[in-house]
Amino acid sequence: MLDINFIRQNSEEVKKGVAAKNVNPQLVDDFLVLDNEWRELVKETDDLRAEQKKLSEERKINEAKELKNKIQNLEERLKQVETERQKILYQLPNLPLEDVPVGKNESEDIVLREVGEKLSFDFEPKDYLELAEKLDLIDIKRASKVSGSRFGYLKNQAALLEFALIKLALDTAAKHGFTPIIPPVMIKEEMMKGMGYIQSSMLDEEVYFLRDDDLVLVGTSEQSLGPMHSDEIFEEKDLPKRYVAFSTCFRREAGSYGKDTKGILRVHQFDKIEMFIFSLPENSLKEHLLMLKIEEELMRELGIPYRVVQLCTGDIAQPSASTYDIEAWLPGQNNGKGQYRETHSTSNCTDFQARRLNIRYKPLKPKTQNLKPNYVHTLNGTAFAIGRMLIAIIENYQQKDGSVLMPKVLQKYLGFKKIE
RNA sequence: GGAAGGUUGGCAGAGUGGUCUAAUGCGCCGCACUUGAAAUGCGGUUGAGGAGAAAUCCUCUCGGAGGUUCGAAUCCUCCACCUUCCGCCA
Repeated sequence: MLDINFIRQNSEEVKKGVAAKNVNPQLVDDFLVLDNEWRELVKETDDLRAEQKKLSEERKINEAKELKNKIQNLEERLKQVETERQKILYQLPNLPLEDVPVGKNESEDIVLREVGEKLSFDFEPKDYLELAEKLDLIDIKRASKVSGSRFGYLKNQAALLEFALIKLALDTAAKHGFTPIIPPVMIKEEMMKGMGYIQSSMLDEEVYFLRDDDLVLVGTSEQSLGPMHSDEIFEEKDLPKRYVAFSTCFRREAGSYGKDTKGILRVHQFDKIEMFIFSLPENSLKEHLLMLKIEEELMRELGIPYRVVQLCTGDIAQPSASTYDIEAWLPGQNNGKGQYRETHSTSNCTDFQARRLNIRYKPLKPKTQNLKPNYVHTLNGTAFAIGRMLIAIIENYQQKDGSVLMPKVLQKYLGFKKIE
């Protein structure tokens, strides 16, 4: 949610930002019209209420009675206008930061750097699924028998690899002051909305809804971590608050029929280690870069070639003001020619989520000033999306004989060096 | 799933229809006293919204949403959460 005062005072700037994110800027004007009407109605009802209160205290019961009806009518109108205004406000996306490249879609994203050496194989690199099925690591066929499409069983060393990756991610994040946490994966619908991920229609398309219990399954633990501190006020000295969470993630993938249907690249259920930070506003750029740094550190430690992509305005999600993706090099894709695929994403959501969730901090105040609580900034970033990391490891570490070496950094967690 | 009890400001805790603009205590902040501290005294201490150039004024906020009433922390309805007991289960 954007700052109402900011919209009032900087409508042109807001329109520009909204348009850059592919949302109709007309919404801003619609909002301002309703906001004006709302303010007039608030003034009118507040004044009448004050008068009625006075009459009531003076026991002028009949006069107060008359006012009561008037107020009730006004309140009804006020509520309507307020609802309309709120609806538009929730549709407005977070504004992109200044350094975010303007663009329509992913084709205008900017590759910042490529890191790591792509191995040249003296054989044709295979697709991870072919390798994994031979080594009995992934079973898609039985998963589809049991659960339908877009599911998979991870077996044998693949299952062990998941735990090794989890441990590596937790250990690395711990070095940077992250608190490990396992959050609920079922949350209230309103919390999901607070995170800016549900615009009314999206609920049915992307999110699993447990209608009997009014709960939704999270698509990422970010949705469970942000609301954790809703309606709370941090002390400035307690910020930044950094969490690293393990959770299963659930996605309906309704909008991606026919896309990536093979294997475990895009599935309805996968496990992910996610970082989440509550930060002082003035430090959120720094915290964002810290998460990107950790993501790159993890990729380098695993020895997987990757590139860092800065998403353009049209490609970043509704609540985000700035997003970087990391795409891992997958040599077995694209018929053995190789392809970059997204494995990590980190976003600075500035105060967009915090405002809606009402998460603030009390500034350390110089004695003379009495500063009010202010909204924190929230940031999120992938440490490991397990399925996609398995793919990257298997394809990059495959051997001519179909076996797969293990990245050195994982060997101490695994107790074996090779899958064959 | 069944039964009972509860939810009040940073915390504890009073308050069962009209100065509740919520007692009292603790904590916290400021000031005074003091060499300094403690103790003591005085004052302040939820949050949000609106009007105004400002001083300031007004409205809302006692778990949430409705309702009754001229008037609700207080009465009614529904919901959420917490505690205890029973049942079931990891």
